[in-house]
Amino acid sequence: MKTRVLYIEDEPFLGRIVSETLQQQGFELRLVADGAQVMKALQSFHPDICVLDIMLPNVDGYTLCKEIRAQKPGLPVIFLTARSETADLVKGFEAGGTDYIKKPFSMEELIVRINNQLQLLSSKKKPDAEADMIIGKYRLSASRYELISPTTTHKLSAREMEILQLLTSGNNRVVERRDLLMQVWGDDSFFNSRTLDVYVRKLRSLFEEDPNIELVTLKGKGYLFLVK
Amino acid sequence: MKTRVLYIEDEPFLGRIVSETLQQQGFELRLVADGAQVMKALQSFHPDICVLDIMLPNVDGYTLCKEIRAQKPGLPVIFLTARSETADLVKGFEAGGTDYIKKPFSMEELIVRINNQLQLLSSKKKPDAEADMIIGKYRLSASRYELISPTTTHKLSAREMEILQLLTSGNNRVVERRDLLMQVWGDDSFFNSRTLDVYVRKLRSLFEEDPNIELVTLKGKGYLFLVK
DNA sequence: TTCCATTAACCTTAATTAACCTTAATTGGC
DNA sequence: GCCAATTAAGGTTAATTAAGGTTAATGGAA
Repeated sequence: MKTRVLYIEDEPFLGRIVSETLQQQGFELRLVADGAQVMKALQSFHPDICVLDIMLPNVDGYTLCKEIRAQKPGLPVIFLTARSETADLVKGFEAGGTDYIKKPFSMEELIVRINNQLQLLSSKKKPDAEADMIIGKYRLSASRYELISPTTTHKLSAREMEILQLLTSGNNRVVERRDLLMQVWGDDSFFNSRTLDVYVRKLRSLFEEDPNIELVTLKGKGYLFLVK
Repeated sequence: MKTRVLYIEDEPFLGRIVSETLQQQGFELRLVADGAQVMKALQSFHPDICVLDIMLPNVDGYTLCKEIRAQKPGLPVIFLTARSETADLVKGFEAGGTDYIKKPFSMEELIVRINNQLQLLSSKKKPDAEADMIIGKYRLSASRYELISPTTTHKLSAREMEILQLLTSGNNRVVERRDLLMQVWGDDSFFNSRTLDVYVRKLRSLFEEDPNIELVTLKGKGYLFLVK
């Protein structure tokens, strides 16, 4: 699946060059020219990373970055700027930026830094998927495809396992329904199918024994796997 | 506890300047002048982060970085280099570096980038166990999507939670209606819809139990969440 | 066959829209 | 400047629509 880059740039020429190069590199790109559209793009495009030019009309990049951070806490944001003053760089990181590139920059540098941010992120997302996991009074054995409760052992199918891992790996984080569908089926043709719901139902019934475990639906967003 | 920085630099003058400045900033520092000592320092000093000059006698920085990575997979490594060629930067990241600073650099930049790396690291260790918030005689659990009053616990929907957080996060500050609409729906097509008002109504009714809590409308401006 | 994944049909509830009401701002005549 | 008329902003409630839940049936591979 392609990595989605949200690129916020008001200068049309630079915007086009950079966008095209990134697309050639296999990124899926959304170019947005002013701050007002950014929040909308976050909702509809679901980027994996933002590249944000600081000099924008209307809103300044720092404020925009803070808003992005408020809405998507884990999303990497790379600042792009002509300003070379250290004070700006400091402001950039304070605003929640995760990297900062000074203009003029080479495309290689941008690509490498994008990949670096994504790698830092992914290494934090999956901390060994194979080890057993304790969930309330259950134990999940990923290698054996089993969910072991004090009274019984349930065999899980590949799909059940995959979905359960995605739901639980988020450590009390909302797992977006879209992401789930994309990760498991890698496709949007499932977006109006009920298949995922059937699995959710199954997982819920598996955890019924322990009232402290709850799989909460956040309509329009996703799911939240809670263990008290 | 102080943050431990392992700084690998062969040039004595630069090494001293940088070390002293970092120490003044409250870092605990170990300066090491050649590659051979690095592995030993990793064991004895237990650094939180490495700052690594690429131009070293005997070993080159990339190789060294790979060795560090092999031994301490999670440790951030910032490259420091006089070479401005993009190819070097690419090599740096390939070798497992997590950031790359070109000389000449300002001390502020180094400090800010060190702190940024540490923060990225810490945010990956604990994926946000967002602290509960006390609102009058209620407690808001953002991670569980619950508003807990002395008498009952209300489950909140994703939207309700999002709006309530925006309203309360501003510490008795006016939250502009426009901003709310943008943050939650990321769109201006909602500017003449009544949806937000319906949520405001809902939130007000949730807080009815405590007369000291008031969600004030400032017509033409926005809302003010007041706790007496 | 048996097990798993998917679809189908129908149900429930959150999110949004609609219709109508209330109140704060603005305006315009005096 | 004062005060009613007007209008735009927001409130309220109910109806609608769209997201998701539930259960059973179908279909396909081992």
